[in-house]
Amino acid sequence: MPKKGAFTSMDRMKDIVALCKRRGFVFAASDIYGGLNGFWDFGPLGVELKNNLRDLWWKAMVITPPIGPDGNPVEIVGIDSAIIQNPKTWEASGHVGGFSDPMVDCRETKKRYRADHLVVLKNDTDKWPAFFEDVEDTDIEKRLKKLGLAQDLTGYERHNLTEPDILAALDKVIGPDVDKAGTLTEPQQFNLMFHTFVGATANEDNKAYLRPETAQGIFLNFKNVVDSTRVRVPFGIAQIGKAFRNEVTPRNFIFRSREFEQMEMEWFCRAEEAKMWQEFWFEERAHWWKSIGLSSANLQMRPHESDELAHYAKEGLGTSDIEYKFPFTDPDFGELEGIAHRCDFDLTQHQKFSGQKMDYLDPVAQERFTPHVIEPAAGLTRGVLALICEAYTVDESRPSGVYLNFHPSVAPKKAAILPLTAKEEHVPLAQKLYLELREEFPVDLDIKQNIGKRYARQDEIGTPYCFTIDNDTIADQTVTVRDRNTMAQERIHMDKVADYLREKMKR
RNA sequence: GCGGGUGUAGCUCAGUGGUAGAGCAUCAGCUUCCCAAGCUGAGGGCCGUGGGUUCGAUCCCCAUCACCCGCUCCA
Repeated sequence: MPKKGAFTSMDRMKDIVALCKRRGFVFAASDIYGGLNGFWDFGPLGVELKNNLRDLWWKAMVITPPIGPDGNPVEIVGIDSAIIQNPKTWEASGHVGGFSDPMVDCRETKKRYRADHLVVLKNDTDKWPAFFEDVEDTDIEKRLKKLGLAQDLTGYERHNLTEPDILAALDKVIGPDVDKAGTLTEPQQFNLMFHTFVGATANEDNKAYLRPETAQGIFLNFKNVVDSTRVRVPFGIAQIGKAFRNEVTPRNFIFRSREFEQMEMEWFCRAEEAKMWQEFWFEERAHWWKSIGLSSANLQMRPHESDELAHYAKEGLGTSDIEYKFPFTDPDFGELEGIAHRCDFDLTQHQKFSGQKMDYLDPVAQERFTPHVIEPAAGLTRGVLALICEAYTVDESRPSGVYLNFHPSVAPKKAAILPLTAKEEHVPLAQKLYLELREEFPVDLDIKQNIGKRYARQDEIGTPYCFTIDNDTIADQTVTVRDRNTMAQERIHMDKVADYLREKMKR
């Protein structure tokens, strides 16, 4: 409910989370055991919303892909690859090497260091200063003087912080930015990939990973798709599915969770056309998010700075994000989708690691090359959150105090059928309409309680239309349509209700 | 991972060292021709979890888990 006084975006977010639980959109995973940090379950309405978003994406990509620059629809096919693949996949992709660094924290300064980048000067005292490995000897001597320690470097042994002898005596180590010993924590492995073991026994030989992105499943199947379908470059392969990342800090409701769902499309094209296609997809994707109800005011298009680019995008045109102004990021924005130029990094890597040819033979030009990739990668889970945040509308003039302003195409329930009273004459007509509509739309039939409560309930879950059966319905087969946003009513014939909804679903 | 805060019915919260309350919601019945209305009634919590102190703890202490805020991190 709306609060008095200063109503901050944090309050708004809390209200949204409360509504999500109260009405069955999102629950904490394993709630009865106290939950599990970074994991969430979708409830009855949440799964409908998520499926709607998922299906709209699939339709926009695979079923009715956009018209390309040549006036014809572009070519995109879908796949659904395994979550667990041969672990070499992740060595090739750069995920195994790239994110398993031991880190230490300084309790004093709260700074965090790569443990393998720190050098410790050990001697027979109990004060061992640590330095960044690339610090000049003259700077080391200066600091030793400041710390009141022996400045003769020959009196010290140099050890990496990760060596067992050093780790066993961390209380003697003086962190790089402090002047007393014992402020560094034990190194921690920050491997963002979940691992598991394939087969009954658990050991290093059968270690495998849960995919941290769906993209690699697409690259692994590049040849399969080229060989089994008639696609020709440029074309795309789309996939929707779960991905897993051991985020250091899952935060902000379902925005950063450890298990989440991605909608990724890898667009294979010639290197010289990469720029054109990146711009093309950027436009297309921004337009799509708007078409499902996100307002331009809450969307921002932002190119990545060079220092935040992923390893695969460093050489190319970079990445541009489509960002949404979530209540918890306001006035800033949070990433919804990134359109990256992955160059030929992935195919080249897999060719190197697998020994399989991953290049493409153009059948017309009879020319062999490794395609470049433009990747529009969207978060389905984040998309759901953006839709909910966008829809959440405070309106103190109505009984519910709030309603969810979903576009009809994403609303979990498209309509509710409400007999005005529970009397014998109204209920059968309502049931008849309900049985007819549910063949085509997810709809609710709600008979109990007074009409106001039922309207309020539908407002809160974002049902765009309520069809009410009253005494006039008995006489002339018309029903009232009550619009969620305006609360205005009009009468239409029962036979026209399906047409009415069908028309409203259009975007 | 660090620091601060929070954790009592579905929700929002109150409360006391002696085994817990309100409003709203939910459900049932009656009523009602249109916006959580009215009347009557019902269900629902052993106070996040596990220890400890105590004759006895929801309220005291410790640990743990989760969430929120800040920092850090973020393929």
